[in-house]
Amino acid sequence: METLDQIKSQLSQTLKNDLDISYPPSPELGDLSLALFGLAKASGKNPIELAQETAEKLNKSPKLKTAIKEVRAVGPYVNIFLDYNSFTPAVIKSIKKDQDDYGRNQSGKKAGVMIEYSNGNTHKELHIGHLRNICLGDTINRLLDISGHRSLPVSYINDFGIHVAKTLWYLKNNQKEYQKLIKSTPKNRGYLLGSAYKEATAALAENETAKEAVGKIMQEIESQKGENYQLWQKTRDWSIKYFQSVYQDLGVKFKKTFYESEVITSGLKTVKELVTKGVLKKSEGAIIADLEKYNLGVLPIIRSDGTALYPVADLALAVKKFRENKIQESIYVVDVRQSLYFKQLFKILQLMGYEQKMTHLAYDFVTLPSGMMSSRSGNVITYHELIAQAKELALTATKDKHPDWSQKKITQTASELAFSTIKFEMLKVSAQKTITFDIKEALKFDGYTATYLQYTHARLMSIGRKAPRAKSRLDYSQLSEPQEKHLLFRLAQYPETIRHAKDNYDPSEISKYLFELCQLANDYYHAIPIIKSAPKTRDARLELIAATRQIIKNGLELLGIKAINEI
RNA sequence: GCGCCCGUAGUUCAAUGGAUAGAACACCAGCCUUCUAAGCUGGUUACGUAGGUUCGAUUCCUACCGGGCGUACCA
Repeated sequence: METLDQIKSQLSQTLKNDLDISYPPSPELGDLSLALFGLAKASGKNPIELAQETAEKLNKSPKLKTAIKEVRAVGPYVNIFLDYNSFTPAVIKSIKKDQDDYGRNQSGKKAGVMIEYSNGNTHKELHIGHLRNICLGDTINRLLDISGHRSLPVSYINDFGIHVAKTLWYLKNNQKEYQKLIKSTPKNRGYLLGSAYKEATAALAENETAKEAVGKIMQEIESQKGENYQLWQKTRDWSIKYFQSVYQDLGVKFKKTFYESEVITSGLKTVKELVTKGVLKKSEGAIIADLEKYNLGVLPIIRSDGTALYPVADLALAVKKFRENKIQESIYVVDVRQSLYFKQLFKILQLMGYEQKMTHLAYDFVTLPSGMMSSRSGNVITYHELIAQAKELALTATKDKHPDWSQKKITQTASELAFSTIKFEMLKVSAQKTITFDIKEALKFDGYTATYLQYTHARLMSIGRKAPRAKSRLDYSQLSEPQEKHLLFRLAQYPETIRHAKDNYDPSEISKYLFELCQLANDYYHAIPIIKSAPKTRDARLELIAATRQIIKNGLELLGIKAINEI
């Protein structure tokens, strides 16, 4: 009784080489296949003859006798048919044994990995770009964890930039707006503050003289005293609370949160030291990192007027991360626009002597059909409005479908469905591709969507609830329909799917896998009766259904999506 | 100018260098006295261009065309 991984490793051992074991294009050809072109060339043999020899060898191997039913040479390919008498129980039993923990492995060997994501700016709104960042970071974190790493998810909040001073300037000059904020609920203040920032940039664009006032506010915040400093503390807190409520809604948990305001002082100190050491230097009145000889250009660190640029905080933060935590890798989930910046930052850190692995996990942006998002032009979908729309649509659909449900159940289900939908939209496209976000398309509930997966899960749950308890001794040989074999084989591929997704930092592989699994499950559901089949067959089918349900649940969990039992 | 990413069906996306390039949406035609029709079945349509490497290229390399991003004081 071997699982897929075990069978593959046995094949490699028997053949004594690292042949790529792949899957034939159609299941009628077999379960596994080997292409022998490469090997044939290396040994100077004809691939067709070599395929025949290999097939013969595998057919004779006593080690593979229980796992493999038949091996056929088809032209230059060797196609392998597994023996489902042993394969089926192996797969189902391993899923049944580990349940919610199925898929967990120790490949990470407890190596510490810090992953920084989310990275909101206080006083600004969260938009769908941030949502992609959070969903991606959260899933990678879950993948690190399930792969046996000691993962350390952290967020870094920029509470200190010029955007803060601008917002404060606006509030001071618009008491009405300020009072509106004071009076609103804690949960709403955060995004209302973001709208204030939008207003502020608009107002400042037409007001040249105000720039000086903004600069003064900035200085006052830095000096840590005075009226504006207090206003900063208060409004900063609104944003932070807002972020926390968003994380809670999304089910995202951080082990630590860093703030720019907390690292900036030590950053300035670090910069001074680095200038002395010659890692950084003065140029044209500014302090820069000259990385020309590494082909990485120049990175400005401190402006010629003496004020700090972004890298100051980032350097200090990196130092803090390495000093305070035993980590072997530090991952930054930040959009692709900052690829050069991170190469520069990592090079400086290397020059400072840090040897840990540093990874910039870059993802492409979320754009709208009308073009790039830009908060200045108002061409942006905020997190707040996206969730509101998703919830509303889900509520209507759920109400229509289940008029008999209680209000509470409808609201609860609709909310879960709404979060599933938007998260899945963020995670079904590979990270290096732009997401063209069409809100109407994205909030649909059919096709390649989270709802399809949830619906499939709910259907299978429903069968489980209605089915009588198994009485007979389980006989897996009852699962002989082609649909059953296809479904089972797909279940067996779950471990390698999550391994692959983790290695490539690519959640979309899991999304795709789950969708295809659900297609097979629905296909099965329609073609084969479960509950009404003969008891012995029924009991075996119910086992397959239960295993499928478990994998859907576990896969969704990795995407940060809670499987719904009834929709 | 230089660097990075992307060009696949009307649209949005898939495809470890391998067998007949797959889905979803949209459109058309069917399927509920059977386990949730938010489902299933069937139908139409595609690798930007030109070379090269290879037994074999959507995949690797080069050039070009088209789109996006970055490139010293934004973050």
